[in-house]
Amino acid sequence: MDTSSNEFLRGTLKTIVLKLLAEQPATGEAKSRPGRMYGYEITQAVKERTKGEITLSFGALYPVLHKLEQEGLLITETEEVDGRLRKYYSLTPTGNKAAEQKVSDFERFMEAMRTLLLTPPQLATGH
Amino acid sequence: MDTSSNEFLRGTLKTIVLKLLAEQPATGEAKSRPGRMYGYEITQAVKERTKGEITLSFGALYPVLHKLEQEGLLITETEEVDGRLRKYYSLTPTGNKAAEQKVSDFERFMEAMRTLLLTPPQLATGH
DNA sequence: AATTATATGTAAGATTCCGATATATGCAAC
DNA sequence: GTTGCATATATCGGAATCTTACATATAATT
Repeated sequence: MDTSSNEFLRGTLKTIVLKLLAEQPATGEAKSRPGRMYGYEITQAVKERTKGEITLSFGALYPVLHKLEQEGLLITETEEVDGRLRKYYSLTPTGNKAAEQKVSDFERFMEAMRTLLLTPPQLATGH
Repeated sequence: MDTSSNEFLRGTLKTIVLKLLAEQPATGEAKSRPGRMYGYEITQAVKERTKGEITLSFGALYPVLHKLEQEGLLITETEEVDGRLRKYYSLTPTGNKAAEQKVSDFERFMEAMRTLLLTPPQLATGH
């Protein structure tokens, strides 16, 4: 019964990941790198912030992360935490720009969708 | 160099088509069926109303139209106009409900995306 | 005569995503 | 003490979706 959501998710996954990383500004403390997140953390953050409306599957997330890394938008640091390996992802400068670009692209797209889906038909008369 | 848009279009095509047909309420005149549109007309309408921001390709549109027809959401009427065959699509009652459902699903999705992409990271204590 | 706009459609291929599966640790319950 | 759950990363097969290019055809314009 996963309601809708996943259907529209197509094409927005990269944007979500990039934006999440972009808005993690050095959580203070001893962490030197800004915007570090690991895969599992990303899925949890998305689930929590959207109140379960959007859920990222691992089968979709990890390939995207790997691809973004290949494209030079992310860099990884593997650390051992509690005896387990954890892989942190953070944005490169290029990735940061890509994040901003993607978000603004998506805003434009949403605006266009609004004119399609939420415009009453009578406004279509342009004279 | 296709400017963004198309990237996010994934998964929204059906919604767009259903909504366009749903909001065409018997354009008056002699037309008996409400919401009749043909494929080419749909692409033009989307292009015009989004000022070129969103462009549907025929290779994507026609398969979607055929599938929606198979699913019983659309019915077709083929007529000859100016010596050419033209295929009109209109919503069935089921298709009408599907249109409303899809649009409201998409609104929920957009709301979720807003909380992800447009939420200021003020929680991160900007000391 | 050639091009553009109109009009519908198919086929090959790439991309993207989901679900299942595999592996492995820490912890709480029982 | 082992079963199950949360944490954690990752791959694979398959399905769905979209793009590009192609095929066909008429009417109007140049």
